[in-house]
Amino acid sequence: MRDVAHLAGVSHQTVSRVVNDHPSVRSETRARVLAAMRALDYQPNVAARTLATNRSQTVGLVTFDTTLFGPSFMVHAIERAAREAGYFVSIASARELNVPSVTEAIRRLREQAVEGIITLAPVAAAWTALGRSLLDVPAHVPIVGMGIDVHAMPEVPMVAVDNAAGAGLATRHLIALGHRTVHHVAGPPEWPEARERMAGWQAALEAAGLPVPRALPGDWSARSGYAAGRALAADPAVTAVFCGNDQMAIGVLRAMHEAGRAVPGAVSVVGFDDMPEAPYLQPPLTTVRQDFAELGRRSMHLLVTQIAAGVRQTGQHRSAPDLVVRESTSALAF
Amino acid sequence: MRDVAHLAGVSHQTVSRVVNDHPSVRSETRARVLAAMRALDYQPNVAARTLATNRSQTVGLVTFDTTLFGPSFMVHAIERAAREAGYFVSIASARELNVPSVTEAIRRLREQAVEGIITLAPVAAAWTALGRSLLDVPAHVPIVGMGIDVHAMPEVPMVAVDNAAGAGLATRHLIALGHRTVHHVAGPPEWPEARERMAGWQAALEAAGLPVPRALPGDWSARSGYAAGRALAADPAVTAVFCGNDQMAIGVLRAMHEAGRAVPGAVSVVGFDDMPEAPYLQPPLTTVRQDFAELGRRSMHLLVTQIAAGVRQTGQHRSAPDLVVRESTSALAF
DNA sequence: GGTCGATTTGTGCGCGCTCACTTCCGGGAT
DNA sequence: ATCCCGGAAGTGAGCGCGCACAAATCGACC
Repeated sequence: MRDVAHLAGVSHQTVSRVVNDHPSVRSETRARVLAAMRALDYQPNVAARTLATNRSQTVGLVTFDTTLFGPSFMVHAIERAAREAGYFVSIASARELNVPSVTEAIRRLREQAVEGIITLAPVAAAWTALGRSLLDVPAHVPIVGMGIDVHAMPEVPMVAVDNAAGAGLATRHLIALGHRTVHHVAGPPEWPEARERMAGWQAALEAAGLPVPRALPGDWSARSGYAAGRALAADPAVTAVFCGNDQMAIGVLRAMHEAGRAVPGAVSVVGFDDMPEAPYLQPPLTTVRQDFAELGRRSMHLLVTQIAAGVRQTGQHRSAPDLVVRESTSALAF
Repeated sequence: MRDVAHLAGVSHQTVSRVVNDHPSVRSETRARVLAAMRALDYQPNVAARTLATNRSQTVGLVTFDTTLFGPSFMVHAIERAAREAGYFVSIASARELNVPSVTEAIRRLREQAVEGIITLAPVAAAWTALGRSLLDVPAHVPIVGMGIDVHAMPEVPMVAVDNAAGAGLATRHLIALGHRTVHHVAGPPEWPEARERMAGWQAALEAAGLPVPRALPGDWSARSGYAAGRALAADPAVTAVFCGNDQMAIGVLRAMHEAGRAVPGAVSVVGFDDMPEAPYLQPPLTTVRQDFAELGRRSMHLLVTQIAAGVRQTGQHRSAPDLVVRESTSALAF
């Protein structure tokens, strides 16, 4: 910077003004400085700026399992949104789904002096289980919990798809097709998304006065969906299955096929997420679509607002999902 | 830090020594400092350290489309490897697949003073097309190009799966099953992976003295695989298809099914990647497995070596893929 | 021509840390 | 008793920048 100032024949402060688009610099001077910057291939030193301003222009992302379709897509959406908002993004993944791991990831991020944190990992359950919460992060650190459990931590701003509504959409769709009940392959209970989808499914069933079967446990993977699917396929009473995500639905589809139960002829299957492959599965999967890009933008927005305000705020945004009907569901054949 | 020093009754330098595990601190003193640090909830300021040492402890990741299975998995693998090596990771995604976007992403990373860069985006084609290369990044910035084209830029260290070998494995597997030739649904030619897989497929065919059909273009998506699949399904001469990745294979599987061509009865299909869902597709997909975790570790290793050496180095690592035979391939029925 | 106010530019300090160097202290060899 | 040496601790400078304030410059107006 000193060199640039020298070459342009101005003081370092003027260079600083040019770099930061300060208004009171004569355009002629500005041009001279810009030329000098270009000539010297000058690049501002972020560390120095961070030190001086106490602002890192970085937001942290706590992830857990980015091999899942949802989270991996969210990373992308958030990076985009962050860039547009003028922030860098630094990621820290939790090794496992427990308090120490998540705490450690957050610590790493805080150590980096991120200005705010967005968490994609399902922290609620683990944390509240120990009577702690994301609030252990000092209140001046803005945070947004994507898909966290708002009941467990109402103080933490949250952005999520309306999982219960989506599950309701899926379940009612199956009920409308004449199914006497709908079975459910659930995600891991540590994930609020999983619990909310299960609750939505259950509520829809109860509202229709239908029996609520026991949900089968899954871990979001196709493998677990397959295991659940085998159990379901063995029961001739099963005619409709709502899966907590598309990947598990893939497993269920496979299990049904192996058992000789046609989809949608004998059994209807619905997923959740609408991954890009969903239309090309066999059969094309009816599923609940979430708008990940929108969620990413929303969460960055919420974070930026907090950073600007300088304090943690509360606020929740739930985006409405859509049901995408394809060929894995059909009316119950009598 | 000053406060900690004060509380512990030592100088700031001693605190610094404790923080950095410097050996020459009496264990008694060290204990006192540690206690003070804990009491004050002291957290070192990375910006200040970075400014003083000129080392940011951060590596940058240039991504492009993390909704693809491979890249999304790699992000995860690299984050893990980086953490183990004591680095933070900051990500920057290229908006599009062209020189300005990738340059911009790299600029953002450099602006952040990352110590090294790993690129997951397929930069080679675009860059060399303009007679430029990753080397535009000053030579003192360590870089690793995952899956870049080594012919185009032999100077840049590279880590990748041996795509040609994998394609050969897949193709020879189909040839051994008696197929008279193997068709290919290729990824976008901008991706060296796509070109290498195509080259491997072609070479295997030629080595067996079989005709080389025209490859069908795809963009890695199931949608594009489906489009290619429809064309392939319409041609009764097609009995074996090798797809550039699993997602396109999903599309091909769907197209074959719609056209009433049984897989593997009438047509055999092979993918590439071995995504977690592959065993649960219909039919379970024969595919080429790559070890992403290993690739992530390798690339971090290569990067760390360069950082330690202080100069860009050359070096290439190709990991050998495996063929995983499942049920989407079978012997040609006469 | 002088004065005032607005605009533009410069000065010096400090952000929190590490580095190079100095100082201090105690123990063993001479 | 002297000297030296090595481990343990302290001192001060400076990394590159932005902030608060001071200084200079420029116009416009009386």
